[in-house]
Amino acid sequence: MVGIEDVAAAAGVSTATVSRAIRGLPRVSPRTRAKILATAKELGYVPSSAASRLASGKTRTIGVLAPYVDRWFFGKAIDGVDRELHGRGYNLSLFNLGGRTQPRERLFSKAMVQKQIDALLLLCMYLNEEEIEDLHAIDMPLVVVGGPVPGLSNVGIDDYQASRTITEHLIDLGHRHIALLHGQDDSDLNFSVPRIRGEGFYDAVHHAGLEFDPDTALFGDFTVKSGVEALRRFLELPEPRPTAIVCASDEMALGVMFEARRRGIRIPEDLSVVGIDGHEMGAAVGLTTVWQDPTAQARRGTRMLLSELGGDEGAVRPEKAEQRLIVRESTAPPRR
Amino acid sequence: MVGIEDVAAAAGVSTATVSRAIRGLPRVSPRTRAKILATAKELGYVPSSAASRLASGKTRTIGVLAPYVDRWFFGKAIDGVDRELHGRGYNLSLFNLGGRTQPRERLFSKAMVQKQIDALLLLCMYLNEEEIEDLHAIDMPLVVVGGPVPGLSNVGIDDYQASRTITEHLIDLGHRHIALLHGQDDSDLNFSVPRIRGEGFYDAVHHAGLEFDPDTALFGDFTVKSGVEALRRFLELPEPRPTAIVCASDEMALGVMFEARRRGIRIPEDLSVVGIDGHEMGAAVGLTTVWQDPTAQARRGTRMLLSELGGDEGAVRPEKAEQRLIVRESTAPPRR
DNA sequence: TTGTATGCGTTATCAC
DNA sequence: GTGATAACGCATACAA
Repeated sequence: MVGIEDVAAAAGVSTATVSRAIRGLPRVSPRTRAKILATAKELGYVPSSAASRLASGKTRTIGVLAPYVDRWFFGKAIDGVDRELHGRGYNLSLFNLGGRTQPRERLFSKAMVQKQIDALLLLCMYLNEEEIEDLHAIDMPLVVVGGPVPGLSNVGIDDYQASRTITEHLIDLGHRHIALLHGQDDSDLNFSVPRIRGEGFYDAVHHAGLEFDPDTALFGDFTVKSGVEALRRFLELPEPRPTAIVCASDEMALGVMFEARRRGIRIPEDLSVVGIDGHEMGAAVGLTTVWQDPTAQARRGTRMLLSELGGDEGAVRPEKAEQRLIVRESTAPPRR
Repeated sequence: MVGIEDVAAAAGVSTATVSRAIRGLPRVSPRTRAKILATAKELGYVPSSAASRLASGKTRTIGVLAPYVDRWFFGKAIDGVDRELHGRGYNLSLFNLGGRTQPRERLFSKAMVQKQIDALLLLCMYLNEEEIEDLHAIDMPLVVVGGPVPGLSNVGIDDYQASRTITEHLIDLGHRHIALLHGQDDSDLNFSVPRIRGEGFYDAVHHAGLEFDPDTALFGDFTVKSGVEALRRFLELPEPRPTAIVCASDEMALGVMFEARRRGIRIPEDLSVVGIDGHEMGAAVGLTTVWQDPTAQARRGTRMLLSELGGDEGAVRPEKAEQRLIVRESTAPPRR
C-alpha cells in the first residue's frame, strides 16, 4: 500500500511537506503543492485515517445518537446531519439506542464512543437523570436536536407553543370538548417532548376556561398503529364524546384519521383531528398541523458542532427552530 | 489519559498481556486476566480505537451506503444493520449518496471510504456501469440488501415475482384493464428495482392475454406525493379508464389512495389499488400489497458480512428474502 | 518554504 | 502463560 513516504520520495520532498500539501495547509509553495498533489494522485495515495487519527487526535467523525432511525423525525434529522458532513470530509457514526428500553446498556459504550468521535449530536429522546449526568461529563462539543434536555444546548421548536397553538386553533373553531392523544405516559419524566406537548394542551384548555375530562386522555407511542388503537378506545368513551382530538404527533393523527374513516366517522364533520410535525402524508390527507423541519434543525445543529470544532467557541448554543400552523381539512367547527 | 501502559504497570504485567486480557484472547491465566480487568476498570481505561486500528488494520466499522435515509425501506434497513452491530463492538458508518443525482461525487470518496471500514453494506439503488465496476474493485466483504446488482451478492425479495404476484391478484379478481405506476422512468438502467417490478407487471398482463395501453403507464419516484400526482394524471385519461392500478411501492399506492378519496373515487368500488412493500400505513388504510421485511434483510446481510470478517469465507452469498401477498380492502372485482 | 525527528497507543511477532 | 519490542502511517514541534 502506498504511504506518505512513497509520495514524498516520488515528489522529491519530505513527508512533512506532503502532509501539509495534501491537507491544504499554508506554508507550501504553489509549485511544490501542485507537484505533490499530482504524484499523490498518480500513485493513488489515500491517507490512512487510522494513522491520522492517532497522530492528530482528531477523528473527523461526528456521532449521532438516536432512539430510532425508522421514524419520521429521526430519519429526516439523520439525513440533515449527513448532508452537512459530506463534502467536508467528515464521517457520520450512527448509534441507535432503541426507545426507552434498556438505556443502561449504553453507559459503558458511552466511554468507548467518546474516543471514536470529535463531537456528538443527540436526537431528542427520553433521558434519565443518570444519563443526563453522563452527557454533561462528556468532554466534547455536544448539541441536541429536538426536545430540550436540561443544561444542554438544543435546536428545536417550542413544543409547548406548538401544542398550545394547535389546541387553540380548535378552541377558536368553537370546540369545547377536546380529547388528547399523548405521545407517551411519561409522567415520571420531567423533560421530554411528549410531556411538554401535553402541557401546552392543558394550558390552552384551562386558559380558555374549559374542562378536561381525564378519561379523554389517551396514550400512544408516536406510531400510526397507536393512533389507530387510540381511536378505537376513543369510540368506547361514553356519549357525548369530544368533538376534536389533539394528537401529539402527525403519525398518530394519521392513524386516528385512517381508523375513523374505516369506522365511518367523518372528518372533520364528526371529529376534528390535529397533529404536530408536518409529516408529508399529512399534506396528502389534509391534516391540520404545526409544521417543523427536522432536516433543517439537524443541519443547523451540525453546523454549530463543526464551527465549535473549528475553534469558534460558543458556536453551540440553544436556538429555536421555525414552526408554523398549517390549517387543512381535518378541522372544522363542531356540529353540536 | 490512561493508556495500556498504565494498566500494565498498575497490574504488574506487560502491555502485551493487558492487550490479550482486554480482548478476551487465550493464553492468559484466569487469575491475571481477572486482575487486569479489575485494574483496567479501576483506572477507567478505554482502548484507543485509533491506535488499535493502526496496529491491527481493522476498524471494526462497517459502512452503509444508502441513497436515502428518510424513506421507508432504507430507514428500516439501517435500523436492522445497527441492531446487529451493537453489542458486538462494531460501529456503523453511514454514507448517504442522495438519489440518482450527482453520483459522480463518490468516485473519489470511495477510495477514502475504503480505509475507514472493514466491510460494506450497499442498500439498493441505481448504479451505472462505472460504479458497479468500482464496487467490484473494492477489496472487502460486500453485500447488497434490496435490489440485485449484477455480479454482487444480494439479500432481497424477488421483485419480479412480487409485482407479478400482485398483478395476477388483480387479474384473478377479473380486472382486464390495469394501469401501472412505475417507480421511475429508468428505461436506461438495466438492473434496478423499479425496472424489474415493471417487468413483472408486463409479463403478468401479457401472460393473461391482456393488452396494455402505454398511455396508462404512469411514473413516480416512490414518494407519497408522486402517488398523489399520479392519480391526478390517471383521472385525465380518456374513458373508459383502467379499473385497477399497480403501484411499484406502497408509498406511492398510499398517495394514490389518499388523492382518490379526496376526488370522491371509491376504493375498491371504483378503483382497485395495490402496492409492494408492506409499509405500516398500508395496514392502517387497508392496502393490498406484497409484504417484505427490510430490517430482517439488513440483519441477514450484516450477519453475512460479520461472518466473512470472522474468517468464514463464502458467508456472503445471494439469498432470497421472505415475501407474502397480503390481501386487504383496496382490491375487489371490477364493476364493469 | 521545507526537512528532521519524535510521538501517538496498540497489536503482533518473537523469544522466554 | 508472559514479556520485550518492532511495526503501524501520519502529524507536528523544532530546526534549517
